[in-house]
Amino acid sequence: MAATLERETSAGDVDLGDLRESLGFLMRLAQLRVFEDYFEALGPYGMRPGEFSVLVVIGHNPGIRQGVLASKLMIKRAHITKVIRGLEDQGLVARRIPDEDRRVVELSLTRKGQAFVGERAEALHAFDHAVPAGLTGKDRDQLVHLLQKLLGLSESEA
Amino acid sequence: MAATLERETSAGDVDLGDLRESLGFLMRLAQLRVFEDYFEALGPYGMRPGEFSVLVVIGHNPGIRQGVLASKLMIKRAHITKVIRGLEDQGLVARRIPDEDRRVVELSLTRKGQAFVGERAEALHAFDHAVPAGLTGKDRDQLVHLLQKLLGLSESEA
DNA sequence: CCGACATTGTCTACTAGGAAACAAAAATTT
DNA sequence: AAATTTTTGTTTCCTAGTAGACAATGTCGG
Repeated sequence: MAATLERETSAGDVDLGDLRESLGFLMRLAQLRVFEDYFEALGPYGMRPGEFSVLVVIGHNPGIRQGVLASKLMIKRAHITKVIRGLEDQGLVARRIPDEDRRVVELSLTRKGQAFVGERAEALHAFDHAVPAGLTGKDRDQLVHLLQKLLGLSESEA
Repeated sequence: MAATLERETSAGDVDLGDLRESLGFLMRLAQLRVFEDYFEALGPYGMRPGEFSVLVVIGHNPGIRQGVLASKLMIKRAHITKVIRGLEDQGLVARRIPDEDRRVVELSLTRKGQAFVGERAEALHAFDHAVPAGLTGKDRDQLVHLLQKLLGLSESEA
């Protein structure tokens, strides 16, 4: 193996340039990394992160409107329609159209949905509090705090 | 369980439960938020974040192999093939198959590609150093640092 | 040299998610 | 009350990205 030719083309040393300090770039990579961990830890439980977060939020907010759910989870309405239908087909979520406003859909967990979430709550909690490789526990807490702050979830909520 | 069943269905106060402290959940939302800002700031320049990061990394590492690029950017090989072909069709990237290993593809920017990146470098740099709403400048730096640490980009990188 | 195995990129088919047009039901205006 | 506008969910079509099979090349043990 000729060593001289391989300065940048080999695996180890790739110069990312300004991207190394780009919040968007780092965020995208970090998200992919964390989701890799997620699938490794929770994949066997048969739950994708998006669908599962939908179930959790419905569980905590029975009767939540589909549109409110979508906006809180930053999912487009066109897409959440499909997600909810999928969950309904699995018998996990129930839809109700109230008489006082027949445009909206109010969501709740079926008993089966509650059981589904309940069975996985512990594993999820464990994963959520795991410390990702490369970080200390304090780092993780700080990171969570900064993300909450960025998202406006810190403490206000009035 | 709370005695009042229907208060959470309105917009303001949605209980996210454990998700409020889930790193994966927060990361996904934060990434979407940051990318929203990205499109607002840089959309008019006609560059999507994924493609642009590919161009930047190729620019900094001429001759980089397609597979190395993919793994650094956490893009699957099947997908980067399409991205590179798109960039090649636009005349921004050149592919070269070296004689010493005719399986691999070495990538570089064309002059047009260099110009494309050059023209947008300033706007990108400005965006990358902007402070997202909700954070202080110090917060942003800390967040960047933590993400770098999580990704193993902190200080090693000889 | 030759056959097994590994690596690299590509192809095909599939899933996740988005944009825009649409329909139905409210809310608002007149 | 009728016409207009807004809100909410849905449908259709499109793009980004993935999974897995595949072909071509390279590597290694006999």
